[in-house]
Amino acid sequence: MIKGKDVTIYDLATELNISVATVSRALKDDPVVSKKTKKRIFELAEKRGYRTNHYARNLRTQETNTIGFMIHELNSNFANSVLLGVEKVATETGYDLIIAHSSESYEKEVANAKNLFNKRVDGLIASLSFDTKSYDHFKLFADKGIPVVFFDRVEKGNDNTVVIIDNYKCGYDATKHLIEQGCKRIAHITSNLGRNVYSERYRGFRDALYDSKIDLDESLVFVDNLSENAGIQAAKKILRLNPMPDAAFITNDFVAAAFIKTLKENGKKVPEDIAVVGFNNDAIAHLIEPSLTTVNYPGIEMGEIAARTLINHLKGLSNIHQINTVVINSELIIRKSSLKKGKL
Amino acid sequence: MIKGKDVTIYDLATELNISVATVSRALKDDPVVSKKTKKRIFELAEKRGYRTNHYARNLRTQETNTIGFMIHELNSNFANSVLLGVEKVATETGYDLIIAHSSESYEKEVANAKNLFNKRVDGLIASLSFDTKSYDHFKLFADKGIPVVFFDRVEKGNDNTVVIIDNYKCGYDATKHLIEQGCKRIAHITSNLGRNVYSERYRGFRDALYDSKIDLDESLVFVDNLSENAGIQAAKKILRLNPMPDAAFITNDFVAAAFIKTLKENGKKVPEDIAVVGFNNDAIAHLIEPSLTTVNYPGIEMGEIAARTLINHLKGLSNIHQINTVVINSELIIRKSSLKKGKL
DNA sequence: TTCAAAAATGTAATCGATTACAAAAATATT
DNA sequence: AATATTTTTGTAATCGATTACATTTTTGAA
Repeated sequence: MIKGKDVTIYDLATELNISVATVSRALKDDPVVSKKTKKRIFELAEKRGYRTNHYARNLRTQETNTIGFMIHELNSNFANSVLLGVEKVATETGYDLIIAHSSESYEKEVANAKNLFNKRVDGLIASLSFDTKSYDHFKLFADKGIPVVFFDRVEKGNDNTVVIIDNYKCGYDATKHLIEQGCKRIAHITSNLGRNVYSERYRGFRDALYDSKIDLDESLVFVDNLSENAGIQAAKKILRLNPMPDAAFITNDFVAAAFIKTLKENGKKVPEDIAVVGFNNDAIAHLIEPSLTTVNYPGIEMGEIAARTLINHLKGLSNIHQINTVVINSELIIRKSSLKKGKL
Repeated sequence: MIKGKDVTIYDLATELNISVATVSRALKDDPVVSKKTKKRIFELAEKRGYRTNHYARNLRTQETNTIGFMIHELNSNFANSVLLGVEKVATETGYDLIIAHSSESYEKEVANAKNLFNKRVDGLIASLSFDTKSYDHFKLFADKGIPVVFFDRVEKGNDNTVVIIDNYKCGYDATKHLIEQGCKRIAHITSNLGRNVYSERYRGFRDALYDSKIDLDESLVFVDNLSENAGIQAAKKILRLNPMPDAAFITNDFVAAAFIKTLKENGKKVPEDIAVVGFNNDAIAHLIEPSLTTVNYPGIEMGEIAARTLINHLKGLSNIHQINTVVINSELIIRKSSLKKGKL
């Protein structure tokens, strides 16, 4: 093959002395075209290195075969896992993916939504940014009938399709586990309680305490931004408390790792002095010392399911408007950081 | 706005009673259109919610404004950093990104190349898979004059543009550092020596030993797949050696973390019994105990530079064929895992 | 005022595939 | 053999933007 013009269906039609309509149909494997003609066309297409011009096709059909993926950030294990899952399904089903991340900024999220809208994605998979307050930027899609699936960080209380884990249950189970280990003063290090994921985990935390007749001490709830530094700062604050909490439920493994590291540097022992449960089951969880009890958060599955739900809708195999919520399984993985009683 | 047909330049032209040519030119901010007319057009476009149909434009201009990103995997910190950098530049310059990862499989890499070629990317950014042996799949691009920039894992010895770090120097410096700490029997845990990144680091390792008049013991070079399990297995093998090596230079932080963990579980002390240097400066490096000496590997910059080089070429601002190699700064970050002499 | 040059706008072909509708060819029915 | 059906193929409009070339309008110099 040499630099130069691409082969089009016109070239094929001319060479075979048939019409472009027949070529077009054959290439789509339309049953209306006779086997014999199809064979000739496929062979020549192969021989000439024909490739579909998606731009011409999409212009004509008004479908882009592209889905947008909006995520709050791209540098965590979780975010990547979801992307991996979405990418897998998109590839399998022949969809392209346009990825946009907002770095947790509401303004960027709005800009990304506009951009994806202008790029005419057929559908959207989205997780909200840290401080997203308004959802007007998704109205564009709704108005044009472009389906949107939210995952993880979702907009509550309307009829969007959402793919989530049971954050309430995770929070409840994690806290209950700590209580069962004999902990009574449990700190909670988390993030923006306006976001469903954190508010639900907090509710679970609170209810688990309540059910065990432990009073909730609001001063042990730390709301920050889930950076490593947040873990260090929280540890420093806790070190100053007297008595110190005997456990911490932290909604992020990296924060938990930094938290534990800081405590250890200050002579505290985990889990003896303070038991810790993280969240996400990042790879780091089983590599630090002590290994970290955490909640397994199946990003890949979440991505796969979100993508499959969206694409099935696009292909007319199911209707997204009939699906409100998909809850993915998640589980507490118990490791050393929380085992005061030394089991395991 | 209501569901329904999109606004086109024809609609705008009709409503303003001017020609589509003028509308088209105005929207591109062509200086040939008078200010007055432009203003009217922009205002109406805004009012009617006009959005460019990229498919029509690309069909006509034969440019897709899309670049392909081929990477060997997507679940490491490094891969993500590069993606982040590429994404940043692509977004800034108005390019779309199609991402394809091969899971380290040569076959998938070939399929991905074909797919991106068929999607008619304007250019390509690529890192090779683990076992890629042939480069024929990149010929497609060369033949059509589609520019390709390789990064990190690159094809050696031809005239492609590559963006890399100085792997030789990194290997040399890491090893020299261990020697300076008094180590004499240094193990090297790495991967496929057919890949430039590993062969170069190995060369640096070897030369550093040579320059310090230490004989290279080939039995201390472990080639595996850089999985966590590889780290565990290497540790087990090393534990059986007598005498044990007094240091290990490992070309991946996760492997190093698993390696250290296994050693500690078997009663060995790091760095006292064995000093360890990793590679990549993944977040895990400073969170494990002891914190890990490693080579900082600036993924984001690598991505940014690769993207900028490619896009500048596409925009005619520079010529990729004049650039052969871009070497990014990298550096050894010394932490506790290698400090036998207890400095720092 | 007249005319040349410059500025602004318009006409119409083009990119490559899809598809409604029309027409021809192949096959079946009487 | 004549006609009806079914199968296969063809014609031509269409999607929405770009742009070479043509035309009109404006500006300014003589």
